Amino acid sequence: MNASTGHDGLDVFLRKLLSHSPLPTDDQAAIRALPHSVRHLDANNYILREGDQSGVCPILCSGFAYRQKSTREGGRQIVALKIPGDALDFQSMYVRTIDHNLQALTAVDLVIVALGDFEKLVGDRPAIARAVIVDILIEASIGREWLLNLGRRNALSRLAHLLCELHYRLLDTRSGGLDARDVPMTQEQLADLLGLTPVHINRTVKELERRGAVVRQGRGIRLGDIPQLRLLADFSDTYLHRDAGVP
Amino acid sequence: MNASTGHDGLDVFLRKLLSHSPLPTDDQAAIRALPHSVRHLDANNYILREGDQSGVCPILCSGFAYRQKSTREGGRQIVALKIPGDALDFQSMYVRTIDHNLQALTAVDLVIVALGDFEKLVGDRPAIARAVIVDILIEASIGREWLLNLGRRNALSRLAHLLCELHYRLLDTRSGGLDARDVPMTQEQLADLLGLTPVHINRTVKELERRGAVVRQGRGIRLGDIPQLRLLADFSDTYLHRDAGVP
DNA sequence: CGGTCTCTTGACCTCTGTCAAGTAGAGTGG
DNA sequence: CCACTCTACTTGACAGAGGTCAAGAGACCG
Repeated sequence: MNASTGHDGLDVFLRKLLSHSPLPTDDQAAIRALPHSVRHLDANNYILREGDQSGVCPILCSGFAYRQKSTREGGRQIVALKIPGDALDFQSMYVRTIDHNLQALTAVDLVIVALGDFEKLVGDRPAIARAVIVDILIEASIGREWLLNLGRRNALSRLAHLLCELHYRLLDTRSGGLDARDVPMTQEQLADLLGLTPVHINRTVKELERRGAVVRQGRGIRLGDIPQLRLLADFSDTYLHRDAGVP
Repeated sequence: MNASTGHDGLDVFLRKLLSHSPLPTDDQAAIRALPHSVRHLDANNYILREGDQSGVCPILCSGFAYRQKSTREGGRQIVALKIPGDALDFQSMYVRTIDHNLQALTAVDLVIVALGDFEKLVGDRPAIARAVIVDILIEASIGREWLLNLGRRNALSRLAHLLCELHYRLLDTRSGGLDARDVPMTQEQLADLLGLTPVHINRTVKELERRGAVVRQGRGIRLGDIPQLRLLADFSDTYLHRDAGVP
């Protein structure tokens, strides 16, 4: 446990909250002052497991992570994607057991806050409590859009939609959009995100490239023609609530 | 606006909250005393529309409702199913615009509470505030299970899973399980729930009947062999958090 | 008892999955 | 800098779950 040094992972988290909820400066200071430890994990490691009862609130300060569930037969589905600045488990403050697995997608740096400290923060500061709820609600809204994606869009639109979403979400924390960097997932992970198979993802990426929506070099995928991508995706960002909190 | 008469829709709502969160008796009384009006809607009517800014918190006291989104091409996906006792829009207390449509599945009776009254209730009573968050989190957990359902299960399992879920959720508010009554959806609505077509739903219902998991007479569908249904569904109720709130 | 909405059914089609073999990056060690 | 290895990506042939179309049969309602 080290006290805040001023410029660390909690800053990204604060920026994320501020992107949808205004906070008074003393609340902001309280967040920065949160006692915490730092942990690094390599890609594919588990952060939390289904059935656990967690005592900590991990915050993702660099890298990507995802929530994942599987069927008895081994079918694996990624049910949420977390980006830098996202808190990974507000849920454990309110509900006893964790209902999904949380895994590192890439190598990640986590800030670990004790659940008790976080509960105190939220209990003492209504504006932060509200920001936390807004955060939870936005994640739920994204989940609903994903349901539409899985239920009613074909492979091409699904993939295009995911790439659009990731792009705009990354813009929100000023981590920069997705157009400037490679898509962080392997084709197998894309398959798990979109309810498809790796083979079909491969065909679909190729088709996106053929249409100019995406550019590839080596294993990397990068965004190409974004308006085209949005069109293919039937994408509108209202579900991300980038306007967000009620005043 | 009539004051509570003691036995009305707010009782079902209270029962629903108590099913996952204990509440002190004065909080319970405060919920029962909430000023409200009552509204009846026929099947298929809209309750809230995407893009609206709502000023009310409708509570479903009888009948069924659902949240729904569509693609530009007209593909329709039901993204949440609400049962008697469910509050339909906590979200508008925290976020400006509604990101989906809310529609009556069957004829419904609603209790309408002004958003301001509800905000005051939640602001004054921490145990209720917590119960509301737990409710939001459980809906989110159900959404994640639905993502797994759409992404990784075939038509037969998907349908079986939905029926199981509905059964156990109905048990929670003591409205009785689903085994005692007909499934409230048409085959077209089942298709919209499961990301399938009505024709394929028809084939799938027939197959469930052949296996004894379901019984039909006329247009009605009723649960048959529930253990068999659970097996086909790969169903486990942990995601419903029926143990629920942290003590 | 006529009208309308659901449900059924069959024939055919297509998107995505499966299998299996081959290729090429990216990292490692010499 | 090169060989080696592991993993991820590719590709083609084939299979199958689920979609589409269209017509007909049952329910339920006034």
